[in-house]
Amino acid sequence: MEGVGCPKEGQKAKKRRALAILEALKAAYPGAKTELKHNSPFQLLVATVLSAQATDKSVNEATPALFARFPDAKALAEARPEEVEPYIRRIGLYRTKARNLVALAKRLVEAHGGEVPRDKRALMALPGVGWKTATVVLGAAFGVPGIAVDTHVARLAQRLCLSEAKSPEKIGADLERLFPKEDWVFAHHALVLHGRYVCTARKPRCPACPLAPHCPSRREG
DNA sequence: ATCCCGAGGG
DNA sequence: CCCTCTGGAT
Repeated sequence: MEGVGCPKEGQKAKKRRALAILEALKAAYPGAKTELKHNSPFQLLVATVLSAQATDKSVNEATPALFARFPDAKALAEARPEEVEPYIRRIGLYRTKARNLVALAKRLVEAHGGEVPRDKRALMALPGVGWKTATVVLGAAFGVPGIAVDTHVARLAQRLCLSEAKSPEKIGADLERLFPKEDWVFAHHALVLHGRYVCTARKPRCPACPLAPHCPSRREG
């Protein structure tokens, strides 16, 4: 599938193909945005941290009760990790995430007035927040342009032969070179949705894929 | 490279 | 059973 290597293609043709893919994504996923439930940048940050190696569905089943008990950074900062664990146990990686979230909330209160900083380095300095989570929160909460690369975006970039890089940061840089800046945040969300529902890891639904005409890895069935 | 980790799909 | 899920820290 994606391991067979991409056909040789000039940069110009590749960029044209990327723009065709972008148009198809706009048609298929108009107004694509995060599916994580949240009512504030803080809640989006928490939900995004929880979403690491977990499904959005499982996160959305846990966060309503979690946010009812700990609605903001101040409330979460005063909790102990063991108090948080029961709310997120079913998500997986729950001990690490509970510990990170409490430490994260403390740092928000102590260093950022309880608010989510709009700065990538400040976000990445928070426990449990790496490049991907920081890029997602900046884009979804504050409209800062950027293409975060998660498992879905990485897989699709490879299958679509839009990047042959391996690290998320390099894949993101490749995609940002191919798409107009004003479409970066949309492209991220649309690629995630497409990866989740159509171009799945195990059994991609190529016959139903609107990107198939532009995809070197497409298969019949 | 390895660990963290539960739940759902195939 | 094995693989995957909007990764991050060590």
